[in-house]
Amino acid sequence: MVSRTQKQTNISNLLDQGVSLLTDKGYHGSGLKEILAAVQIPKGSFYNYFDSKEVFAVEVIQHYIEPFIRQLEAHLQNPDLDALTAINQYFAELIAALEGNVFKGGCLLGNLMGEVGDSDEAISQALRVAVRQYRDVLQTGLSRAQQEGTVRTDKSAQEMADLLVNTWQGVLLRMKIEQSSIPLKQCCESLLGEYFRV
Amino acid sequence: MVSRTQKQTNISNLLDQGVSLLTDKGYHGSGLKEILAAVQIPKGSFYNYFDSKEVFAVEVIQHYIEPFIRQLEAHLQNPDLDALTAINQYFAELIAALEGNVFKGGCLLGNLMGEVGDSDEAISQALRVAVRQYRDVLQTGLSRAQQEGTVRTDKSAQEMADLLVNTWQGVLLRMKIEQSSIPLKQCCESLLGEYFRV
DNA sequence: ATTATAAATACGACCGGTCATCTTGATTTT
DNA sequence: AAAATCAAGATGACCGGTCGTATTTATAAT
Repeated sequence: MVSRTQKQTNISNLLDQGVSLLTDKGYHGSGLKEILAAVQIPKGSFYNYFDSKEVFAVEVIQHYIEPFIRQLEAHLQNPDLDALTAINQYFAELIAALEGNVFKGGCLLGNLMGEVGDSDEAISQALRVAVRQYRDVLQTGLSRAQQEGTVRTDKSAQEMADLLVNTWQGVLLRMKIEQSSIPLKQCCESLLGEYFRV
Repeated sequence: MVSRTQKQTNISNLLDQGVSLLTDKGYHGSGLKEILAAVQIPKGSFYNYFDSKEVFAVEVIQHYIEPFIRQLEAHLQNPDLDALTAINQYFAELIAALEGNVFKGGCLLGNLMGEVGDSDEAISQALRVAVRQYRDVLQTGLSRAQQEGTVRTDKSAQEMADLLVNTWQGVLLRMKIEQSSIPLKQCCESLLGEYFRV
């Protein structure tokens, strides 16, 4: 037997490859053929696993955001760190990863928001869900930072989390064309290091 | 005679249509056929005017940003307004326009940065030039606002202009999936209304 | 001024290749 | 044996781009 979970393995590989290809080349720029060739899966199998490219993209989006949320939560659950320090460390890791990736790709969510965020309803909804999930985790962290007295309390944690998420998306775009991490660092320093502080 | 400047008219129409189509459907999502059909121009003519779709996109980018720069400069040159008020009014107009457009499209620069900003060198360069031109105008305005005493001077005008441009790109993405102008307004209130102020 | 020549532009049929999707037959599972 | 699952190729629409040619405009020669 080829293992009872071959299907699950295939799907998992497709989603992994989908994340990296969709991030790099966008929705319309990524062909099924290329994705399938990378994972060595026949075209027919793909349409057994997913109803369409659109549905595939939706699942790729969910698959994409989970590790980021887990990583951020891991920092926030570190008992040695106050919440603001945890968030700062998390973003420092993101920046290091992007530098290691020579500023290629950026964020799948941001890229797809720009490309099809207002033209494909299913993808738009998946993006909305993912962004809000991510925002909620940041909001929880900022809220704790407020209780810990490191972050101002005259602005709501949600408003700050939204601004941070949105600005982060913007600086990721800027990073791509400047091939530089300076925008990323300025974002963190300005918001986390100054504007949000008490 | 069909007018001696038919070629110029055609090119101008193509660029106008290119702005709206590329903004709405992205680079890979916009087909030449659709652009040509909209302006009633044969494909052969297109390739007389432009060497390639890529070159066309580069010219579309330059064509796109000019009105925004002129509009912002017009506000800044209004002798009745201090610079910060002029910038605020400019963004208020942008928000009104986006609301009137039911949050469709967003910014061509941001959309293309995400889609091909790290994969197409010619387009990337055109985007870099356009974004910096735009940033420079904002920087000039913020610099005057510093002299006028309405904006803090412990941060450089360029750094603030960059943060504003980048955050604006991010909130435009968020706007698209939330179908709401709230992110836009929060961006202006937070940065122009609070963080940048003395 | 008129003609001859050249250069530029207009035009759409057409190219190879790629797209997302469907159909069909093989294989596996029950 | 029946049903579900899967693999592989077929399908036609569409992609960006090229081609030869028709037409117009500009230049040169008489």
